[in-house]
Amino acid sequence: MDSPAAPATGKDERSAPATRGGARASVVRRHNLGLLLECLHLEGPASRSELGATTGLSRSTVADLVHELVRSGLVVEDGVSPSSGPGRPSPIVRLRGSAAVAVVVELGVDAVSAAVIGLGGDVVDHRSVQLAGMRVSPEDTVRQVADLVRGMDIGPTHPRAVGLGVAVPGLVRRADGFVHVAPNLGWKDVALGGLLAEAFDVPLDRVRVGNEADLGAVGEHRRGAGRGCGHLVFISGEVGIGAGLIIGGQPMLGAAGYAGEAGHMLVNPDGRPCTCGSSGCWETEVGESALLRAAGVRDVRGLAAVDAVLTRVMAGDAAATAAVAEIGHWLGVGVGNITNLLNPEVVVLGGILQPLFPFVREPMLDAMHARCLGPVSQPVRVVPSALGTSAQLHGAAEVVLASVLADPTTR
Amino acid sequence: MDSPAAPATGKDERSAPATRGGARASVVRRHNLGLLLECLHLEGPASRSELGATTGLSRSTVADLVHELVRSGLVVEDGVSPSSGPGRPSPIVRLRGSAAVAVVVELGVDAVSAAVIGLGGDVVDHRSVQLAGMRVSPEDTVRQVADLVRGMDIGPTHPRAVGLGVAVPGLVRRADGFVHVAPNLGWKDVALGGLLAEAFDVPLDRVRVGNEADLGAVGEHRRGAGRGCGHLVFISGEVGIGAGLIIGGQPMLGAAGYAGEAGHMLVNPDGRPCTCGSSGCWETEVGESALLRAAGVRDVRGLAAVDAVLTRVMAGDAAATAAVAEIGHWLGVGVGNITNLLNPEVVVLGGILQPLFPFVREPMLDAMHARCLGPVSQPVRVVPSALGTSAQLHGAAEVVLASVLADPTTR
DNA sequence: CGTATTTGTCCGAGTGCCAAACAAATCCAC
DNA sequence: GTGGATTTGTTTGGCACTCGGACAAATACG
Repeated sequence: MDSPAAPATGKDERSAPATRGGARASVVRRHNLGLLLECLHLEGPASRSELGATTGLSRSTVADLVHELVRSGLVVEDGVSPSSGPGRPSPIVRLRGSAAVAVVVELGVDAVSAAVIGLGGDVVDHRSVQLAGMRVSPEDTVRQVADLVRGMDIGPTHPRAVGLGVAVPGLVRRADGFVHVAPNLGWKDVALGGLLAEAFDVPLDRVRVGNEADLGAVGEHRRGAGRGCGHLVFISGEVGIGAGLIIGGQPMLGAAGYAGEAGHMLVNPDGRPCTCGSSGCWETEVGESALLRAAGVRDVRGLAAVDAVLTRVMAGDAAATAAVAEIGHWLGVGVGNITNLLNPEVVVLGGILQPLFPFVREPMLDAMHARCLGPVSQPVRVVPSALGTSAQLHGAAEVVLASVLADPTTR
Repeated sequence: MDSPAAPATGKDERSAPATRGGARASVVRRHNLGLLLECLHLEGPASRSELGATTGLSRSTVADLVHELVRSGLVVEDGVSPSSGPGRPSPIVRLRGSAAVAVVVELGVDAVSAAVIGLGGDVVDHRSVQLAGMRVSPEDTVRQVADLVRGMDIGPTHPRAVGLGVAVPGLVRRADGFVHVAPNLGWKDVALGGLLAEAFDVPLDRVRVGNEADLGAVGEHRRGAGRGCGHLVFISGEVGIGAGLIIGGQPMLGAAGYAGEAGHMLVNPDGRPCTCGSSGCWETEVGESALLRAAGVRDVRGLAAVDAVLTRVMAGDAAATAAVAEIGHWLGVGVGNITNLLNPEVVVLGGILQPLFPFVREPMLDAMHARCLGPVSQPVRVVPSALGTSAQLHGAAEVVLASVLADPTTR
């Protein structure tokens, strides 16, 4: 009973269409087709009878729907159930993973990754390049992405490619992939969607650009540590801190698509000045640079530097241990603030916070519980990312493939 | 294309039913009936042809649906359109306001209000009593509510009453109306829903208890300053501070129903200790007592005391003016934090913040914009409550009447 | 007063789901 | 083995709902 895919209006991607919601019989069909597909997409192959049980649809209807999906090539029926119990065996319905794929890209601060991900979350291909470290112009980045993608068997123009999904660490307007600002790339007002559409010669509406944390949240929600949960918060800790929200099972992007900009939440009473002009911001206290600064590391950056600090912690280095504990404390204050406001079911910590997790866990939970009322914070699970650096890629794929799930008939 | 009404499961009122979502033709019917009813409920009487235009349904279908609603007594057709243009005039469809009503109650810190509100938001009756000022036990409160409600023509057992809605300033579990804690009432672990169901002799599922800020948000979203907007935040400033969230047009209650507990968000680096054990909490800096303390008022409390401060401000009193500006500053910090996280379309300030609004506007916006990235905070409208003290009552009525709108056939 | 326009009403058709009856395929007991 | 019990696919007829078109009714306007 999800809403159908809303068209990408500039304003709000969850709003209703102009002429709101008179429903005819065909929307039921679309809905049920999508439902079946989504079951298979999220939970893997299933027998026809299982599909009937989980959807509540009758045998005749399931048969009819499956036949249509088989005809359209999205699904195959092969093999039979692993013979459990008496009764006629039910044929297994399985997504043809390659029937619809998304080409996805993640623009990181020090690497660019690309992948081809099919229905069901199959990673068909995956590759990445490290960047030299210097900031790269949008045009050069697009060229780099094009090279990377062209190295893969399936590109955005491939007949089975549904679209191109891109994760960017910045403020993005989803409608057309316009990047307002991406501080850690040094970008400002970049029409990234248009540039990519041009570079790959695909229409603009096949290119979906999204904020890296928003897409990470989708990834963890659909394929990671928050599968099936209704309310999820994904905290993406990199150079900056961003949050991605899943509310009521749906990505929550805010009125203009800028929800989750949690990095400039005030957390530290005596905090350092932030690049935003304010001070005591969350990302000043919890990001990569905060950790390295607190641990006394200079000159080095990136995941390797973070790993080095963790090695020192494990070796018993007092300064590094204190640094990590401090990060954990401020992390907990922020997570507590967010928990108070949103009462999520799961908080997933991604980016550099994932490897940090076991070390920051205690101080984080202490700070969090100090700021949250018992019944609010008690049942909230705070867990590390399950997908690690792939969360954003999977999220981008989900966003691109969502159009297929929402309306399987058009393809 | 909204989801059908989810049953009030204990866990999450927005989650899907157990056997998720196979749709049959009858759900289309229910959907369309509800759609029509909701149009009339939110936008008042409309001609049949207007209904057809806004829903996109055909004339035949609208006719059929309207006939069914007339038969069930929810709607009447009377009069004709105010003759604009040529063509056959279309009969006006109008909700029978009294066909379904909600009996609603607000438990304030120093007053109890009750009302009878019908479809379309008609306030049929409304009365309230001031409390002596001392804290009242749950049992006494229930007696007081019973007396107040029995004075009205329509009670919860009236055949046209759909249910009883109650707004409480505390942490409430919606499923059964259990109040975990209501600091400003001095309550802890009160089975309010059960007590009220018993007192009025109605089944428990007819009693909907909700947090005061959550219901205020619903009220302002449906009938107040945030009509029709997708993402709204309602800040309820009383003794404590609470937030109510509307996300994607739907109330957002969180995984366990405790979303919006924003009062203990950290805002003031050098803040005072809070009753929660932490310090620098939002409600310590922005609530009623913060204002009165800052303005040098002692011994007096309540709305009257707040009004007295505002009178002093208008008279040019420097201390009062500074106090209000300080409140405005911290209010802005908190609103900025929330805006960064949720990117709402509208922030509605209710409770004592409504009368304060014109005086705190400037410092609030300054502090808010200092903490928000330009494109995020720029288009966010911050406005005072339009319904004032009635927001919660209207919100409670909407929650109760939602069952009728979701499934008009059962009544 | 006639025409254009808009809308209600009626009827047939289309779509999609379901229930029931039947057939097929498995397990299990004897 | 063989015959029930059980589960599931398949087919058919029926039902609920919506839509489009034809026609009638009610208005405005020249």
